[in-house]
Amino acid sequence: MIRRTPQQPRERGIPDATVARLPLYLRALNGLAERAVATVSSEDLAVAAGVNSAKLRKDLSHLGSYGTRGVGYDVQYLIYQISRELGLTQDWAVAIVGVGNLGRALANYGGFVSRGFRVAGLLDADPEVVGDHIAGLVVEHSDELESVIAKRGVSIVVIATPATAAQAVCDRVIASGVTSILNFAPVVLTVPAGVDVRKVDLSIELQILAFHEQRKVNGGPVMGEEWAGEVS
Amino acid sequence: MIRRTPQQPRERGIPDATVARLPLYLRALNGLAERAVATVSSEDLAVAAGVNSAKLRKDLSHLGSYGTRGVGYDVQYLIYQISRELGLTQDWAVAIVGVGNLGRALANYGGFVSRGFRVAGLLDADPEVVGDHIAGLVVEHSDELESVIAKRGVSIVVIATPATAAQAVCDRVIASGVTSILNFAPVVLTVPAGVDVRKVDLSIELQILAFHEQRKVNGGPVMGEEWAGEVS
DNA sequence: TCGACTTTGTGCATCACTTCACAAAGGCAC
DNA sequence: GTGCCTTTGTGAAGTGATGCACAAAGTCGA
Ligand SMILES: NC(=O)c1ccc[n+]([C@@H]2O[C@H](COP(=O)([O-])OP(=O)(O)OC[C@H]3O[C@@H](n4cnc5c(N)ncnc54)[C@H](O)[C@@H]3O)[C@@H](O)[C@H]2O)c1
Ligand SMILES: NC(=O)c1ccc[n+]([C@@H]2O[C@H](COP(=O)([O-])OP(=O)(O)OC[C@H]3O[C@@H](n4cnc5c(N)ncnc54)[C@H](O)[C@@H]3O)[C@@H](O)[C@H]2O)c1
Repeated sequence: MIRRTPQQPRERGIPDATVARLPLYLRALNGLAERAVATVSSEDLAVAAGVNSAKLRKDLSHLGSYGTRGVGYDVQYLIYQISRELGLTQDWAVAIVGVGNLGRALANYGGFVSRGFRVAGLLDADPEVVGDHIAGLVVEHSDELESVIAKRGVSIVVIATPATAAQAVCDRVIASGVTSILNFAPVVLTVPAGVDVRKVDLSIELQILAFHEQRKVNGGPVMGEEWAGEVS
Repeated sequence: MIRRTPQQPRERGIPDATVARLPLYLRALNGLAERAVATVSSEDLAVAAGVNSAKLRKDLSHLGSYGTRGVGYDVQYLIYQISRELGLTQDWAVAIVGVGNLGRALANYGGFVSRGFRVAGLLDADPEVVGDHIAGLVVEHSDELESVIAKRGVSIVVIATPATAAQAVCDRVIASGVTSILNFAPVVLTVPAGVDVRKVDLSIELQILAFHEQRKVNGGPVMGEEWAGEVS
């Protein structure tokens, strides 16, 4: 995406791999804070987050020098620094498009609100669903998509529609100025540069598990007849 | 996990990054097959799957030499080969533990069954929930976990319980011989070697989006007062 | 005040994955 | 057949992430 000149060594740039782990550290730190732990070593925090301690230290070093040698990291302070880096000190208005099985589960989920994400809109195309009250919100018709995004200052959209509708919804959302999308529909969304799409595909996760499971059982795919069939 | 001697160049081993993309190719191929496309070039398939064509070719080369130079890949044949490699030619019994908002959405989701994954058990600890009929199944009490796994030949377990219950469920599941787990609870599960855990954490995905979103708006986290506070 | 001890932050070697670029393979037209 | 044209499969170079290992920094007890 964002290309930078090889000159400046990535001004305040944090590697993607690191960014993806920061929320993990944050979760572990919150766990420690609840147990009233004041400081933590990279070793202990690494164990709690399920990573290597050298990796943890290198990740944190990208944010700045927030540790104290001989002691470790101040839990509260580190929570604050990571939250700030991730942009969790402000809160983000999220809209969910597609209020079916999955959309409802997401809307009812408390884990988002607790992290500065506020569900500010629920939209669906089905007149049966429009008007339903879910998690204190009323489902609106997806015709209102643009106005809901504008009026409520939505900056992140979650797409939980069927795959066939996802690209169209995506296009409209981007036209409304949104540049951050979380997609649950099993399709590759085409978006212009500058728009971030992250996808969650449960089916893919299961398929990866199946791959490894098969290896454990067989030592490989369908043994015996492998390579047998020419393509005719 | 599985360490191999540097001698043998990874006997039939497929890089993890490749395995993670195979389901993507499979989905793209199924789309082509529905539109009755007989053959496809690496270039076209790469576009459909949203990847670089060189990467696609290298990925497929790990499975074998299934293309025809000057022509491309036979769609049906490639679908078969990838399915076989992923272990989707057999079907897998899946149990879902924790039938709350998310567990229900998963149970009702048709996208699993279509890929050789059969939901063979729904388990919950709440007596209110036990006995409910969902997607043609009756929710059973989680006390029955071990016997359900054994009787129905469950090889993949989905954990959709609250975070606090996840590790305990995980331990019991592993004790029953399951070695493939898909975890939705926001905790790091501790498992013995040989057990595969994949996790899906929606909250993490949103946090990563927020990070990038913040960069777009500000060019960085909370400008102005940054680095201001010493840790006291 | 000092010295022993702990733990960070990072240079460096290594590993894994990506991308380029092209020779070899094969189809197809004539 | 023969030769052109397309597309694969893959060496090799490039990029980024990982993990080791250790010097530097800081704490704390005596
Ligand atoms: N439920 C799951 O566990 C699960 C798992 C993996 C992937 N998914 C994917 O998530 C998506 C949603 O799944 P689901 O089970 O909730 O499906 P669902 O059919 O229950 O819900 C989809 C909802 O989207 C609405 N919709 C359709 N077109 C729309 C449009 N243009 N604008 C706004 N809303 C629209 C429908 O009215 C419906 O309410 C699907 O793409 C599915 O493949 C779901
Ligand atoms: N709903 C979402 O969109 C969402 C999003 C991200 C993460 N999650 C995570 O997924 C998990 C489930 O979320 P949810 O919204 O469905 O929660 P939920 O509270 O609606 O459902 C949890 C279910 O698990 C059952 N349960 C509790 N302890 C159990 C045990 N020991 N054995 C079996 N069942 C048990 C409860 O009875 C309940 O039915 C949570 O860990 C949550 O953090 C959910």
